[in-house]
Amino acid sequence: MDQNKIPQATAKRLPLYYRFLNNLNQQGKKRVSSKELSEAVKVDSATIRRDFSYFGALGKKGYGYNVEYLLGFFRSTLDQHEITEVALIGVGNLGTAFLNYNFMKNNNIRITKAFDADPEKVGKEIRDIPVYHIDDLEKLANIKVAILTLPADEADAIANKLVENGITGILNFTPARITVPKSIRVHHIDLAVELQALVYFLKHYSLEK
Amino acid sequence: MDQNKIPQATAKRLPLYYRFLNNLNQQGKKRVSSKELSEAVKVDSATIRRDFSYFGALGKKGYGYNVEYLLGFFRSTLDQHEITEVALIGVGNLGTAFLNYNFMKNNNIRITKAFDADPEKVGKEIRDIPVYHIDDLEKLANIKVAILTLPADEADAIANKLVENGITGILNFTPARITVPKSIRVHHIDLAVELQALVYFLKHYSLEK
DNA sequence: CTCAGATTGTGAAAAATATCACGACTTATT
DNA sequence: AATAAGTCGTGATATTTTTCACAATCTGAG
Ligand SMILES: NC(=O)c1ccc[n+]([C@@H]2O[C@H](COP(=O)([O-])OP(=O)(O)OC[C@H]3O[C@@H](n4cnc5c(N)ncnc54)[C@H](O)[C@@H]3O)[C@@H](O)[C@H]2O)c1
Ligand SMILES: NC(=O)c1ccc[n+]([C@@H]2O[C@H](COP(=O)([O-])OP(=O)(O)OC[C@H]3O[C@@H](n4cnc5c(N)ncnc54)[C@H](O)[C@@H]3O)[C@@H](O)[C@H]2O)c1
Repeated sequence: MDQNKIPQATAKRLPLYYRFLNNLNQQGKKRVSSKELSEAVKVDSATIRRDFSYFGALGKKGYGYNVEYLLGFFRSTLDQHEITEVALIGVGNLGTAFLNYNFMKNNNIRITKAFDADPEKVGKEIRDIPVYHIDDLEKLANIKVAILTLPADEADAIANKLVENGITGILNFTPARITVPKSIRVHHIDLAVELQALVYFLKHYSLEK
Repeated sequence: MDQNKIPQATAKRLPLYYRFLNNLNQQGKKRVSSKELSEAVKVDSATIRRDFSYFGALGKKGYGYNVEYLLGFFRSTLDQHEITEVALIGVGNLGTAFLNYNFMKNNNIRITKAFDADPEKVGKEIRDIPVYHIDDLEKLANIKVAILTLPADEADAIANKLVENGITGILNFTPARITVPKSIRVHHIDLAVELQALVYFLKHYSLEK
């Protein structure tokens, strides 16, 4: 799609930069250096400059970056000028927490529809977000992104139904590794794995770098 | 600590391997190849063999890996033979979801204590996990790992108090980037960033690799 | 107008990670 | 016993990501 793809590692940091720039802007700050940014987001300043440089020369030597300009640039790069709708699948413990969360400080992504299999939950609304039955996936309409917070053993089958109904990006919180066409982008957030990895690091990597 | 450190990328995959091996073992499977593992966990088979090889020769050429042996090996490598206690800080939407979650399928990490500032919550129990006041951090006793699910603007101050009380690893779900001594290991899970990054990838990286 | 100090953008190097591809060995079959 | 098929472990290579380090340039003070 984009001809000049930026590195994935860079892409993953963009939202972080964007959020911090928003903070700065709200504080009325006019300029910022890669050094200040670095301290705030905990990314090496050279990495930040390199990241920015993929988009051209956004700053001024000897001066730094203009906050408002940079913010505007990232806003359009990250499509934050318009709302991106997201669906949530599985209104359980975790799913309900997400629905209740005011996801959206400095961020134009919104969960606008939820789906569940439980008749008790279908038809309700949580914070204005309607809960539909998982069999009514045509209700997805134009939504392209789904958050998976349902039981792991349902994940694969449901993910594939989502894809049939137009979903192209999935944020998967279940421990299941789902199998979908490779044109579909899946990101995993696996809390148990994260915890175990953290414990491993503590045990085996303490102290020195 | 460990003399022969394995790559971080490898360490992050170990819990994933461990979980899948557990599944296989429960299904009564006796052997497994890197190819099968690869399909299940969605990691290239050469990467899996390389990962394993950091620990020595765990498999047999022409045969594959013995499930039980490998499982036992990872169990001790990941300290799964004994329970690792974890504290949760901030019993709100997200924190409550974690407390309610039966975190612990094939996994010996347990949240055993929670802390909050809200007098309404302090003194209660959620699924047998007591909620203490955030000023009573000596109740942490020997716990080394904390999960941060409190408001972002409290994160930095509380994180530093946790460190003073013996915490050495933090899993931070708040959007705040906390500043702690560098001997402390912090992993961030930033849901908003993950979502935005996913949307960015969809928009700019569709189709081809 | 000049100059000291700050800060970018980027070539080059380093480090980390992933993948290829094959020799060596194992198992199972005939 | 010989052979075919399967699979590991790993040297070598490729790719990705991070970091160094500095010339080029801008700002702001005097
Ligand atoms: N809660 C946590 O803290 C936590 C932590 C890590 C991982 N997870 C994972 O997140 C997922 C959800 O966890 P949870 O604690 O919210 O579980 P939960 O049981 O509370 O919620 C699951 C929800 O999914 C719904 N559901 C079941 N089958 C469905 C289907 N076919 N289609 C649509 N909805 C369906 C259920 O009705 C329920 O509302 C699980 O896979 C879990 O492993 C949860
Ligand atoms: N809920 C979500 O889906 C979600 C998603 C992404 C990120 N987060 C982040 O996770 C954090 C928690 O979110 P939430 O929705 O659970 O918020 P919440 O407001 O529901 O819960 C916060 C809890 O922290 C407690 N608290 C406040 N100050 C405290 C202190 N000093 N010490 C201890 N506890 C204190 C509050 O009493 C409350 O129980 C926030 O930083 C939020 O940005 C939440």
